[in-house]
Amino acid sequence: MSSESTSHKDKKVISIGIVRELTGLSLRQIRYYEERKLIFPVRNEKGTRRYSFSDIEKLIEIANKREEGVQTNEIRREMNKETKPVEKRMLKEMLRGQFNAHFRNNSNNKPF
Amino acid sequence: MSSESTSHKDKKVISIGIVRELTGLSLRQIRYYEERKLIFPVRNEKGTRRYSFSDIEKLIEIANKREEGVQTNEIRREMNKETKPVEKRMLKEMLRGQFNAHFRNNSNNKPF
DNA sequence: CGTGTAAGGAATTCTGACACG
DNA sequence: CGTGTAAGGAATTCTGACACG
Repeated sequence: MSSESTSHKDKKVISIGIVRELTGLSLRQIRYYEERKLIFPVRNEKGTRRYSFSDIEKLIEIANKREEGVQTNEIRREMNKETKPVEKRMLKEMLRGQFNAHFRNNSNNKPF
Repeated sequence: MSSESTSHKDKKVISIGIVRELTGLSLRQIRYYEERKLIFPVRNEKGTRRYSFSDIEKLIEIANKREEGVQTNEIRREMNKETKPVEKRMLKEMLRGQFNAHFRNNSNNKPF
């Protein structure tokens, strides 16, 4: 009876055509932003790309930045700066040396 | 700034091939269950079906029922019995006679 | 640098139908 | 009733490349 905390936001199930519809970007742009390491779709057996809702949100952010004239290199730097909250907390914990303590007898951890 | 309360669970963005991967059902079965009014994918401009995560969960339920030998007709009846929470609340409101009050200054939606 | 486009091939999806049962 | 399959067509996706700038 476990409910996935990441919900469906990070499941890579959306094909590039739908991403185009949802973001308004061209296929060329979507693939190019992958080449520039801004997004990371997975591939299924046949090699076609699959995106998540998170990827789509990221692409919309990218599109906005690009409209402001920000280059892909700069966008990548900005995105790496904002580490996600969960990761931040994990990082802190590890630095505190409490990483092991936390997982010792608490196998069903609730991060929030 | 608004966060959708239905999250991404009901967004119809998944193609039938991915649904096959996620459910283990054949394309034939997935299309047939639609014909039997058990699921309701949307179509994009070109006519290809798009499913939501909810649809996938529904299909898994259907697959389980079918394995038990339950017929599609019976499955449909069972599913119609369990009305969803949101719909239940709307139903209550309508019965209370507050339906019109609720939509009074909001003429842009035509309920069914 | 970022994006468009034409090119050829491979994989996807669609519908209506026949089959079995 | 529920599902498989072959059939033909239309739409999708992929890659590498040339173009402009």
